[in-house]
Amino acid sequence: MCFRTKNSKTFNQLEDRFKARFLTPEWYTPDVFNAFTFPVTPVITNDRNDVIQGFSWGLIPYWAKDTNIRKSTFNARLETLAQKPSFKPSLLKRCLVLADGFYEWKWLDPKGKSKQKYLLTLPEEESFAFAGLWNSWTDRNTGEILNTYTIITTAANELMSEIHNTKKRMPVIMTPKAEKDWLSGGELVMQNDHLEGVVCE
DNA sequence: CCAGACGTTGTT
DNA sequence: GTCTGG
DNA sequence: CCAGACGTTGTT
DNA sequence: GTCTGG
Repeated sequence: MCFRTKNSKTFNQLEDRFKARFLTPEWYTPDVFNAFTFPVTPVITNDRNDVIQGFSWGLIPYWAKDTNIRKSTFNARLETLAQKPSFKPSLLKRCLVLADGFYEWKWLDPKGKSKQKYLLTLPEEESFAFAGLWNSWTDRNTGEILNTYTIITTAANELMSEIHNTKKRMPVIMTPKAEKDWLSGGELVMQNDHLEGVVCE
């Protein structure tokens, strides 16, 4: 599903758009992030919404004994969030995952032998936020603290059903008003209707 | 009741 | 820590 | 939660 | 039908 995101904005552009500051901007450079490498990417959390922090993709619940669970917590299904032991402790630990694009692969045949890569963006590659949840995990051996997040997914809309045609899922996209509501503990309002899909090379 | 899971959907 | 499959 | 048990205690 | 072991 949503395993690869794109951040093309500079840290100054992110600060202006999201009305928040990097404490230390040097860790961030615009890039494409692959979930399977657990990249540190820019997020804004509910408890410090004036700051852009670097959290690692792949949520680890605080109770985990090790980090193995991460490989399956890149995404969290919106429909079942409240029932899952891994996400329940994070229901009010909300975050914005800052981005301006993500990638999906359309299967061109029933077996997926041939695939077409698509980049999904808003018009003009405007910045947006994925709806996310976060948690802090302490390594019992080293005492190291790891801040991690997951991206919430929902049923694919019409466009995404065409592109992500095997799983019919898509990440929850938010624009400014919904971002505030989400961070402050309110309802999740998604703005998934303005996405555009562009075929990649 | 307890042991074992706890999660989602690709290998770009 | 809490849920669930057996 | 469900499958499987669900009972007692000699010898002539 | 209800209890209980797994």
